[in-house]
Amino acid sequence: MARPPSSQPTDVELQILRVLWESGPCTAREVHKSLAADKQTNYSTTVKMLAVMFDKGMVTRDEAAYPMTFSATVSQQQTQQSVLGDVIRKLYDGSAKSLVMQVLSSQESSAADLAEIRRLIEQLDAARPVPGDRSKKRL
Amino acid sequence: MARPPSSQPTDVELQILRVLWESGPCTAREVHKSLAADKQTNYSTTVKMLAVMFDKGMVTRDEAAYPMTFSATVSQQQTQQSVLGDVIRKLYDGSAKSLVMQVLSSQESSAADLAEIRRLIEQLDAARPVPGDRSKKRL
DNA sequence: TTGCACTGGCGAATTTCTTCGCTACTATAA
DNA sequence: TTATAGTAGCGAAGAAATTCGCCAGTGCAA
Repeated sequence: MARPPSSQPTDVELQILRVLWESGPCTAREVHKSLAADKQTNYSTTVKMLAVMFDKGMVTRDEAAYPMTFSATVSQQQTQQSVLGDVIRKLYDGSAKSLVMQVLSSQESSAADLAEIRRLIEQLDAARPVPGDRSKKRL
Repeated sequence: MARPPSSQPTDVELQILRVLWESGPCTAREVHKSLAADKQTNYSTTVKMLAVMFDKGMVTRDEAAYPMTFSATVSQQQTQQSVLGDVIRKLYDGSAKSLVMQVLSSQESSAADLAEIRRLIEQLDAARPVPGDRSKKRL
């Protein structure tokens, strides 16, 4: 009669991770300052959230330092890929292509962005010259 | 001292929405059958979730029919865009481009997929021939 | 040394999410 | 008409997420 713990970082956890990714190891106070810039929240809450995240293994602590500093144990890239993979699976039937096509058509990108993406595709094509490829890999 | 209701459909809600998107108006029994294919769950739970979603306005009911039929009030596309927009904002600093580039580099797409995406980009370029565009629109 | 401000741990409160048991109702078949 | 099976509403149970107050400890400044 329960709910499974979410496999992905929650919203607040993500906010904290972003601070750690940007600034590297931080004290609770520093994390709190960054958070408070966007959001009105109590210092105790930040400390608690860091403790929860520590229990979950999402951050490490350097207890030698005073005040303690916290670091993320997951990289931004890992997290992005994991979350995005979930979205692709749950909302795009596993098709990364569908997602990309939709983003490109709707979130109007600048010409410069499109050019950059196009260059990347050409690069990928060049790196993997498999004319008869039929794999249609999906995440 | 509370938690804000999530602005996006939860996992279970998403599973139900997917059934409704695929099959159109369904009875609770039909939704349940589809859900039970993937997941072990009780019929009562499905009925309750449909009620919750009805209260949230995520589905409508045709009460004239017996058994009642349920339909999604949000389209798959709307939902995809909304969820993805959230991800872009929360995880990619609002840059759709970053997301696309990362998906393309990591989730290895097939040559056919890449070709299709490339065609889309060319099409977009052609449709919006604004050489001096400096907008760099972001979601 | 003593006081003061900051640090961090703990538990409680509160809301959301998900699950299910129980029950009353509805339609159909016997 | 009556028994039977499926439908749907309700409330409670219980995990997860987020918030904060309170307190003991720690280090620095006067």
